[in-house]
Amino acid sequence: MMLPVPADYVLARDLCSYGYFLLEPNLWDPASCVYTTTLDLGGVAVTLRVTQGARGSTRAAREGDREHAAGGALTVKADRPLDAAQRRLVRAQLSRILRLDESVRTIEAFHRADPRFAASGRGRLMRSASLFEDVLKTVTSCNVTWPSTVGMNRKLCAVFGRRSASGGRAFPTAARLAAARPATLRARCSVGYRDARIVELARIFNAAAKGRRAGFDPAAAEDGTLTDDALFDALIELPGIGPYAAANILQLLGRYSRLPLDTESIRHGRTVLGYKGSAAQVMKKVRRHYEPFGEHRFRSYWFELWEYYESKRGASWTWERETTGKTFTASKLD
DNA sequence: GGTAGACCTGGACGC
DNA sequence: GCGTCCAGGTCTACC
Repeated sequence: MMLPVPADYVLARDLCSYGYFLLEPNLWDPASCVYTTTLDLGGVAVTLRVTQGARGSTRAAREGDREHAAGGALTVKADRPLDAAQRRLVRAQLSRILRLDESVRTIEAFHRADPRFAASGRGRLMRSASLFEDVLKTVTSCNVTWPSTVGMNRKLCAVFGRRSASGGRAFPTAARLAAARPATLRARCSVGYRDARIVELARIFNAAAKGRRAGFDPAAAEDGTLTDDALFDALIELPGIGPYAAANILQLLGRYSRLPLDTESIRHGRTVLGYKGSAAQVMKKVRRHYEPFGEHRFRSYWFELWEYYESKRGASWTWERETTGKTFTASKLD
């Protein structure tokens, strides 16, 4: 099937814009510029192969040539025949992952606030097929080094993910993890002390999907009716979600006003921004540094960080999941 | 309201 | 091959 995209959309640039593109079930192949993922459509899993036309080439993206890089509609090939309802689900989930809801106008608004990224056209941040997956990917990235995050997501898919016709594994649904035993998660997915928190999160999302009140409303979190502050307060009540994780989930929901600051931010403050002092002092200065970008401050922060990674490891679309993709953050950079 | 210590895993390192 | 140390955000108990 064909999937229409905003006029400025570049698959290589806009998919390889956030670390989750390196986590299963996602796979970006730098050699062929093919994005492969497996989605759970409820009862059946499908592995998809997503490509963009020649105009959306990595070469044009690499050279920051926006006019020629914008490559038109995506071609999506599934590993099994899909009925109309399944095709709608595929479109919805892919649109969420690729941020196709971010129009040219919203990206231009970011570039007006921070013109440094107008030439490259950066503005969209890749995310997951569902809010539940985004929450779990955030939880599995807390208090661990990146290779452990990669491992946990691989094992979660392998153990609990539905299998597609071609052997791909989707990310596990809330229903599947809600029924899991914490001890199994710990033993087979190496999630450590996150085991009970993950099951609890799954039960909350699963209950909400079945229309039961669960203290957190994923639909309200997605529909844009809550203020950023109200959404943050709701997220931080979830098990395993602290200030960093809540702020990160906010950006995954398209709210860029808060900064998920962590040890990586302190490194960035010292190494790139040249700040000195204790960790708390550097953190405060980093926060102040991004104040002028207002409601866009996360994107300014993130793409600054991302450019630093690319200066060390090459353009992100050239990273392979099993090699460069495991070494691109924090202490691994030097 | 602020802070110390426990929670786990995997990688690096020394022997 | 084994033991030790370290990185990493959240949670709880305590002051």
